[in-house]
Amino acid sequence: MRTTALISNTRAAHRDHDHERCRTAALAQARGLCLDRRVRLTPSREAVLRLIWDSHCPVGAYSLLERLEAEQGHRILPPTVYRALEFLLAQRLIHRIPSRNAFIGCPFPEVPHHNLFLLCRHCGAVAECCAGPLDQAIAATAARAGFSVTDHNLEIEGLCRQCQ
Amino acid sequence: MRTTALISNTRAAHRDHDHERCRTAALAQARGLCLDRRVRLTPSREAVLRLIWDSHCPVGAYSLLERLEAEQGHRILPPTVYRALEFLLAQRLIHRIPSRNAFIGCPFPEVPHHNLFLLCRHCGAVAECCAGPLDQAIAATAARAGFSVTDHNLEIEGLCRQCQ
DNA sequence: AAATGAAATGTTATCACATAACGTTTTTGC
DNA sequence: GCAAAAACGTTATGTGATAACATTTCATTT
Repeated sequence: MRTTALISNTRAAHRDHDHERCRTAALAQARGLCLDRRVRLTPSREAVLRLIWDSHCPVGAYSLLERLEAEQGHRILPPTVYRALEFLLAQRLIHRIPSRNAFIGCPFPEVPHHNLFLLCRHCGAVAECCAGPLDQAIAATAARAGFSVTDHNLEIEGLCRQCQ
Repeated sequence: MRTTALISNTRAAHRDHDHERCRTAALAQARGLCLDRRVRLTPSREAVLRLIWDSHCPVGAYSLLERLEAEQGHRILPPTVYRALEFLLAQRLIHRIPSRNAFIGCPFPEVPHHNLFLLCRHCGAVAECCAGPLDQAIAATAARAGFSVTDHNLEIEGLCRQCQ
């Protein structure tokens, strides 16, 4: 039996792994992507992205702010952080997780997709999936209610493989 | 071809209808449900629920606060509103929509279900669905990532039937 | 009906998240 | 080099939510 396509970073997010590779890869991909798109991954934007990729747990704007201050040794103000976040969101390098008021790195910034997160209640790590068939099932369900979908956000809560 | 079960209030939320009936029914059901459960639907709790059922659009806590003040003619403070909301959430008479920081009445308070909302970008009305098969598809997708689901929140954005 | 404990509400203060508005600096294209 | 655009700094404020503690109301027992 052939299973349908499911792109996911759960093997990294929800398992032991060499996280430094995750971060390095994400940053390298971000740099390339910004070059291609002729947009500027400035030092402060890259610093925020790097901090977000410190882990697979979503991180709040004010937490980023504090870490930036610690790193740079001077006061940082909220708009600085939010502007970087705004840029990274626009480039789809990160996502905002509404239920957490927090941000997480996107592992597939070049693949257009809707939001689908697996949030572990125990360890806090969040994995992301691209599940075309599920997107279709969602669109089909909406269509039965006469609703045309432009976007969706699905947050699945539970326990990851390691925390079960 | 037989379609699978889909409980939804989209016919009310996303069509012209006699909304007074929606509200009356929701309040009557809430009263009965609280009687059954031996919990108290106090005047302030009922007032908040009634205000939430003023429409099918999600409403923020501070908007409720202002409307309560207008209604009761005296100052209301945030904890008053949040306590009522907390109670209504616990009884599953309302839901919180994370992406909106706002609350909406639940049309099926007695049916256990996960959150599945259809948010219209044009008119702002939100319909809710209970879609067992979709819940299963979500659980199955999560399972393929080794993830066990305890809850989920799905917010579908787009255009409702009337706004297309 | 008074006593009691639990539940609900009132009140003060503060925390957490996010953005508007405007000035300055840096970068980029000409 | 120059002008326009983009990015960044700074001040102030808007918006959503809760901690902590005092007081009142309610239900139950006696």
